[in-house]
Amino acid sequence: MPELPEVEVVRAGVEPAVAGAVVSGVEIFDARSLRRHDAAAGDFTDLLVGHRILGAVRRGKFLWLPLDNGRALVIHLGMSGQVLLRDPGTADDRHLRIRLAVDRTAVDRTGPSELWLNFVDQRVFGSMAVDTMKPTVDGFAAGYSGQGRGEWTALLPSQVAHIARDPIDPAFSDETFLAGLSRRKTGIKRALLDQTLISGIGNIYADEALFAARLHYAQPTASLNGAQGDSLLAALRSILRRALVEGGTSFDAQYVNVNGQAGYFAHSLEVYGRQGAPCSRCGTVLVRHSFMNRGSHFCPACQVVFA
DNA sequence: ACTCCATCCTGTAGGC
DNA sequence: TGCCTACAGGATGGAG
Repeated sequence: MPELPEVEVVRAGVEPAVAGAVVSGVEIFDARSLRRHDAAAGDFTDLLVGHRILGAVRRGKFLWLPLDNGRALVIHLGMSGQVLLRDPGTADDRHLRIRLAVDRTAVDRTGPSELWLNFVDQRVFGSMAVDTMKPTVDGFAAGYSGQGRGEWTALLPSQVAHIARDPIDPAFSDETFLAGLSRRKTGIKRALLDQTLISGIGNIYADEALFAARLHYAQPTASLNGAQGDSLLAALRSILRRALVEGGTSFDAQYVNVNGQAGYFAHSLEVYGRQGAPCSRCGTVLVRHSFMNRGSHFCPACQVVFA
């Protein structure tokens, strides 16, 4: 389940490999992975081939590669998407859906000139699309773009425009987020998973942050005071950053970096997937509730709904 | 306008 | 052993 840390690991791995490179070929093995591509705006392959990739940008769980034609290749990993960098001629990865060939001659004359970027996705919830760009409403950088510099950093794909900034984005507004929280009439976990309010958080990190902030998943958003909102934000940032340092959370082969390597944060999870085990704070047996078509893992003693 | 839920998918795990 | 069902969940569009 790639969330912000996992997508950032992929972004950081893709950036040095493709920034400045030119797309030399596209192979589509499964058109379902183009679900987010608007065919009326042009053919996916035609919009890519011959164009230079300017960088790699991420907002929340969305990743995009800005192109020199004013558009961007938008990548969403969904549940099981992977971007794998391969040497040309490498045998097809299982569940290979789309392959881009990029020419790196202009970037690095010493290494191999061509590289394959394989989009692999078991469950096909992820996708690739070429999209038009629009400026950010606040004028700040659209997302995190590593070493990237240029006017394109303040542009974002149209289909990402409704996605809120993520909590480790320097332009994230705590005030806007907290005001949005108090205005809502829903439970806190539902709000954390709403990417139009705050982005980058999925089921794993929502459960982990709620545990750290000692909040029950169904705690009404409007009931949180400023201090509780601040501590929740602090918990989110702390957990996302720690997971990033450890290379993300991997349970199986479904999440890996661009070289196929797993992350280590699974060892640091306090509640996710630990139902039946004791709470590290109080020893109470952790439980799992079904909620929103997914699991919510929490400590029934430390995380109690309050009035 | 806001909230919520079914839907898209496939591999694995568990039950019988 | 083998078949079958339940489960995992990110984003979306439409229902309420």
